[in-house]
Amino acid sequence: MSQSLDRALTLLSGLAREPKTLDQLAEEIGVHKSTVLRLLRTLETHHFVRREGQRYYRLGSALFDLAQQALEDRDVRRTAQSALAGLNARTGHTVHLASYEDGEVVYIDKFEGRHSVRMYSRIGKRAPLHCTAVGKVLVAAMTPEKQADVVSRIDFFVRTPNTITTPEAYEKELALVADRGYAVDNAEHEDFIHCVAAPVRGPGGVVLAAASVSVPKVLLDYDGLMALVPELIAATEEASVHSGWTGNRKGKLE
Amino acid sequence: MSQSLDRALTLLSGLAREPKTLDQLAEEIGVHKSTVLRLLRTLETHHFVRREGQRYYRLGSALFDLAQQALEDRDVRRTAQSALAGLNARTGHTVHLASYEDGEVVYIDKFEGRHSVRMYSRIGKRAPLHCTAVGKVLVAAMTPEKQADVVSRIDFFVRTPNTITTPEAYEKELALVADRGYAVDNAEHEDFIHCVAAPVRGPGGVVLAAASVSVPKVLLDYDGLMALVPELIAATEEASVHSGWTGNRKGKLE
DNA sequence: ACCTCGGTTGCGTATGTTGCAACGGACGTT
DNA sequence: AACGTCCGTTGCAACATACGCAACCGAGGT
Repeated sequence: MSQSLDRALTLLSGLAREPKTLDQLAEEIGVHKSTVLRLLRTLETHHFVRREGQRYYRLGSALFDLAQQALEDRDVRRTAQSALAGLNARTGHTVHLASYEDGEVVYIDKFEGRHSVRMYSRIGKRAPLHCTAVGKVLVAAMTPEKQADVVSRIDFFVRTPNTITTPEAYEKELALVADRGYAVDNAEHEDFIHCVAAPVRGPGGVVLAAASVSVPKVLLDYDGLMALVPELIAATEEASVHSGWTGNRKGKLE
Repeated sequence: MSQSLDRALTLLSGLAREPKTLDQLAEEIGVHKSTVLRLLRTLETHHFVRREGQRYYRLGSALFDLAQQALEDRDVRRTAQSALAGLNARTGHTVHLASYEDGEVVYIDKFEGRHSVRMYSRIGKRAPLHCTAVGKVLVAAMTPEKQADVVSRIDFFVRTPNTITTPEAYEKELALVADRGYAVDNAEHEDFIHCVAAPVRGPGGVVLAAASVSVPKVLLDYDGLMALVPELIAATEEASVHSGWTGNRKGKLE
């Protein structure tokens, strides 16, 4: 582990929220300001941060640049785009595309809902596997060994009264998801929001990502949410075809 | 300057192009692979890189995350969005939104053209000030002192036969831009592409960013490009209003 | 079963990084 | 105008840290 690098990366996260001054940053990571200055200078020459005026530092353009390239890497994003945009347009609800990364879910695309009540999320944001619909879809699609390994590492912390809190209950849920071909998050992550998610497949049927529709409960009750499932499935199948999926239409995972 | 940080950031840029192995990376920055391993591990714990399989490293999701937040910072992006999307839809050409950063132009948003011949660019990409339409607009809008300082630092390297190569010619061009309220890049950056750009203003008339339309010469000759100017101006004025501009309609800069 | 290729580990050393303290410029105040 | 404060900046010496080395290990391929 590299200490200075570690500190520098922590600085970047700190700057994400808002521009800060040297001293603020120094205090935040508990080191002398001259140390921070040197780190910032290096970050600056690589355009990871930029100075605003003469006293504030904020994130720089290298971030956009790298992120954009990293996103382009993920082909699903491009191939699924039109199908998900359509789903978003038809339902008016927020649509997410997410993939599995290292014990968590990462949102790789988002289509904002049209309603005033919106859920807070963002491309690049991470979320837990055990209380999100996309998480369930992604884990359900893994091979049994991988799945067992991943599940064993999950911390089943409680987010809402509905959150699944035991590996046993989760595995039962996964079986259900695999069987039905879609997953539900019944306000298990956020109290006021529920979601449905389904897999986006690529060549050979492998699951590349999961797409979800998220709806505030005040807008649609549980039955209303379930009524969206056919539309969701239609969209994810369309996205799958664009992503190279040539399989049949039976909904099962694996 | 922090050596390890510097190396780590260089690694990230190296990974942007494509996933690489430890040895490749080590060779690229000329250090021992164990050093690279340690840096990567630190980057990994911060989600700046992720491992693909057991041998490839690629960029991680923290980049998306930070980049997204950094972009949200730039309010112009949000406020100008609809006007520029409209411009893009009406003309079918590529539209860019760019701001000045540290002696260069940075693209902060992009709307892809509908034609098969496209220009290569990307959000986060940087471009020179002296041979782009957006660069001219941004520099022309600076205060005389700042402008003089910035111009004095420009390296007028040649990109095409049309590239402006002297400070004198550039300053003359800037005066013209300020007077007309828009700038032209007559294939000064890329041989086959020409652009027009105009400022997006905020409260008090300050120039927040510049928007441009880029067109391959095979699609539209110079006169055709100039015919787009009114539409461009209409769009940037709409974007300006959304960004808090309350000024009048006279086109002059400053 | 061997070989190669790439990732991983432990260790001693030199080097890079750190904290300190003093400096200097920009503002704001009296 | 002169003073005081607030920050960013610099040079230096001490030390911790990150470095390269070399040996190890595990997976694939022949």
